[in-house]
Amino acid sequence: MTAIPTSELPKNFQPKEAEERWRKHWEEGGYFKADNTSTADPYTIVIPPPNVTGALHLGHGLVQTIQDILIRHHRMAGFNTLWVPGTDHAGIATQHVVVEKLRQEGKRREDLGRDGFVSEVWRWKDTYHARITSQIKQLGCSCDWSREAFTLDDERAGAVRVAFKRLYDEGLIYRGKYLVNWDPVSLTALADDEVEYEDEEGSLWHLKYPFADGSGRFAVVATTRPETMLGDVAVAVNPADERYKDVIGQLVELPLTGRKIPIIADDFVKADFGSGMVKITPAHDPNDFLCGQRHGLEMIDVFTDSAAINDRMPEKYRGLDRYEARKVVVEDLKAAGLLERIEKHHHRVGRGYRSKAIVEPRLSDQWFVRWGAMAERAVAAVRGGEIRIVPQSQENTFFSWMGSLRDWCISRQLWWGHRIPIWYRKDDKSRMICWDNDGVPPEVAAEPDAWSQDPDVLDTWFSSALWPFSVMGWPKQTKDLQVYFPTSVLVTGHDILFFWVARMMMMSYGLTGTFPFKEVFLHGLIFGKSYYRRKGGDLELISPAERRELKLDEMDKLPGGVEYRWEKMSKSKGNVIDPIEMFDIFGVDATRIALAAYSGQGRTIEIDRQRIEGYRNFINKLWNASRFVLQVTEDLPVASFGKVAAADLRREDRWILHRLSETIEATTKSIRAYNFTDYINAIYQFLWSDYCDWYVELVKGRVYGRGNVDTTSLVAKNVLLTVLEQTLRLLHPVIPYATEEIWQLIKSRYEVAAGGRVADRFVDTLDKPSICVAAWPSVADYREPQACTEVQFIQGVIGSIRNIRGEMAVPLDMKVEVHALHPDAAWRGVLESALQQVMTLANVKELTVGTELPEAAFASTAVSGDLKLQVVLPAELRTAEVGRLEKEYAKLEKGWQATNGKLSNEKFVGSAPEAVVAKEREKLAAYESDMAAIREKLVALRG
RNA sequence: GGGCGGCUAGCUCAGUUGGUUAGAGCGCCAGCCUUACAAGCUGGAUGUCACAGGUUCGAAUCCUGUGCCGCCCA
Repeated sequence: MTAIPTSELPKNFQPKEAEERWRKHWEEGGYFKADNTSTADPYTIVIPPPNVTGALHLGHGLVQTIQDILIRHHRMAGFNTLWVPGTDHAGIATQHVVVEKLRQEGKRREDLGRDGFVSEVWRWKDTYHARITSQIKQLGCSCDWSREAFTLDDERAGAVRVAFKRLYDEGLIYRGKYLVNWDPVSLTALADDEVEYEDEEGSLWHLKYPFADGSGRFAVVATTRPETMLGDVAVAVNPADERYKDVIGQLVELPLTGRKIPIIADDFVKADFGSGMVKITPAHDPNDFLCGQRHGLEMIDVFTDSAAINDRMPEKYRGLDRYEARKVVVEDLKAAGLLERIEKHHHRVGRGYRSKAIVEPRLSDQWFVRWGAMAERAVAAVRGGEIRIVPQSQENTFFSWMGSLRDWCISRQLWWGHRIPIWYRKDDKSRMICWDNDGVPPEVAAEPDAWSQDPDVLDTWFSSALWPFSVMGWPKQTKDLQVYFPTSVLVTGHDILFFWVARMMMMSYGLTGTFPFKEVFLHGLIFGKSYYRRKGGDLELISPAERRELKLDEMDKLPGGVEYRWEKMSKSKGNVIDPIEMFDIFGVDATRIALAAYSGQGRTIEIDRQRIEGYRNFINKLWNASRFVLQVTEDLPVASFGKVAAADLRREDRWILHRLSETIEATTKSIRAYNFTDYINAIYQFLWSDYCDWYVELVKGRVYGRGNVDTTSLVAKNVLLTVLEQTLRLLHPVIPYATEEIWQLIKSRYEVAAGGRVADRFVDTLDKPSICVAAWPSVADYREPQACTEVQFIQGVIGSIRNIRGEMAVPLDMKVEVHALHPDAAWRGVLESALQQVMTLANVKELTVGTELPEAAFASTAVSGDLKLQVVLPAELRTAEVGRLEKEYAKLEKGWQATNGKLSNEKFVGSAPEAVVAKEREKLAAYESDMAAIREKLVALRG
């Protein structure tokens, strides 16, 4: 790249073209391709694979940004870095969107047949996979695309089969009965997240079951679904419930069926709910199912596939729909005098999210994983610190879930996914073959008609649970697996701690003998603003269309009656921020930095476009500071770049290098602690407040029009450039595009190899082809305390004068005369050496430094310890000055009172540490001297 | 019902092992197109740290309780 004349740089940073240009540069340079022969310490992340149902959303933006910050930082810091990208086939979700697409075309998946449908889904996958990967690239993610994986590609399918067979052979995968969410209209099982729950008004029927001993006593049970009583197999009570201690083990007669069922004791029964007795219907209720398992009870299915009473039930009810059956059962019980009462009751009803039919919990044959030792080891690993969860507060959630872990149902009645690698003998279903190779087992090849493969597929999370090692080529013992596994950290949302993170730990331990990562960083979920209009006592959602029309998102102040709430992003609420739109408006970098800055370590991240805009402005500030530096260093000869002797550094140079060094330390520490907010705040503060507001302003006099012969000018230019260049590197992990753009502008001029030195330490990497492979700044221990104190003193002087000017409304074009008094010659010397800087930055025409006050008609006074400043002003501002000083005095007095209160408390003086007391004494003295000075001024002014 | 978070400026959040006059960004008010930047500069205002007790010389911070909001599990 050749040097661009700085006069041609636009006033505002233009993200769009920079993004395209540098993304291409990085790709062509192959900087993100990991070298598994490197001997450097490995640093590995595997991406939480986005699914192929749709496009990039802000949650992806967040998780990818965080990973990219970590990866880019570690790459710069010299690690052998690998970030494996990939996507997830998302069985249920993808199958559903394709079914929906077919429906719109007037087709059903059954028309296409299984193979036809699956190839239809692959076509969908290709389209959306291409879209989402290109968006991840647009986001600037420095993934190694040569290692990209898909949870359903051939290699991962092989890993899934091997994993399944290994666990099956060890008896950890088994087939059993399980309650699924059965949709009696669609005639399919639904996953838990395909069921929508709502509170509905229902009834609670209290039924009386007579004791079988003929004593005339009854067991009273309450149910929301009386028709299921036909499948009751027991009545349960809490073992601690004194009322029923004596009846445990007795039998009751189950009405309408002629069956006798036992009374059992189980902890899950709530003694204070209803009568404290619960009917147990294991085939039709999840709690009862578990209870039935615990007690080895029979499971009696009452219904057919379409939820009518089946043929194993008493003849009278057969064929009745579940709601007709309810009426008849209730009537019959009433007639028999066995219905005690009916009361109103709110309860949660689940409906299929497509058919809206009430979902029926129903027994069916499913495959399970038994966790056993894998779970115990995972818990121990977290407890023992072998795996660290950040933030730590999430560990409790992890432990409590692991503590009540149930076997994992891994089969799904879908067509899109990893087919269960089990073949059944058609004439004897109990004969099964598990086969983990390609094709079919030899027995099946020999007699194809005698066998059939299990029609179900595996839960998507099964393949996801293998992800950290399947992407490395497992079960083959590849070089990647040796070098990059286990990975360094997993970054994901806390909402999938159980679904994914815990399962990965357990599967990895079970199959590879090691845990898949050393740390887990769980970020919060992004909330967006939903707008509501207040109507009486109610809130009415403002539709997405109206919201766009009113441009609510761009307003600083909302119209009357309109308010907002932060809510989980959802399309129907219209509170979704489209990252692609943000990229267009504010640029990728601004979006990234806003996401990282607000990620915090809390559970929710509340973000709107104004925050993104704020960081767009920050990037623009960086751009303009760079423009300034590039302009003033245009005449800095290449040969002199970096050649600065420590002795030639002036006070402000040492100070800014000191602050830079502190910032290097702070940013490095924060990134490694996953504290992205601190990382960004530290660098934001440094660049904007320290570098732009102070350093640049302090050195302007040294760099304007001084040519290149003047040492102080050369030094300032070198420091400006060096600090900027280091700042770019500190910012690069979070804003890769803007930093690369500016860095390349600098590089195009000063392509110096390592060896150039500012203060012997700070210049080293412009010989690299890209900032993304330049070294992470490492000088974290450069300290110049004296220069710091002096700069702070000068900042205080300028601040005081500006404050007076501002408060007294002195017009900007009126330069003032200032007299500074200090008893200490050393401080007077500091001030004298900064005369020009103070005069320029505080708009002063004359500044004298002495020990006595010169004659002046009227002056406004600032006091800070031993330093007194007199700002000469027109006499008519006397009254204003009195007001200003009184305000000042009141502030001091408040502080004095607090401090004095402490010090007059004997207990404080007696028991607080000496250092704390001494500090308070110093404070008190400072207050008193400042107050005395102001009192004196006030007396003079009033008198 | 069980568990876990949160409550600090108008908004979003920092606030280490208890010890400055409780901070930042955005927003707000006032004044500025000062030759890197109006996407900017300068100055300013704003807090019963949810509430009530307690421990302590001293509490936003530790303890107990209450309230409200949210999340997860049932």
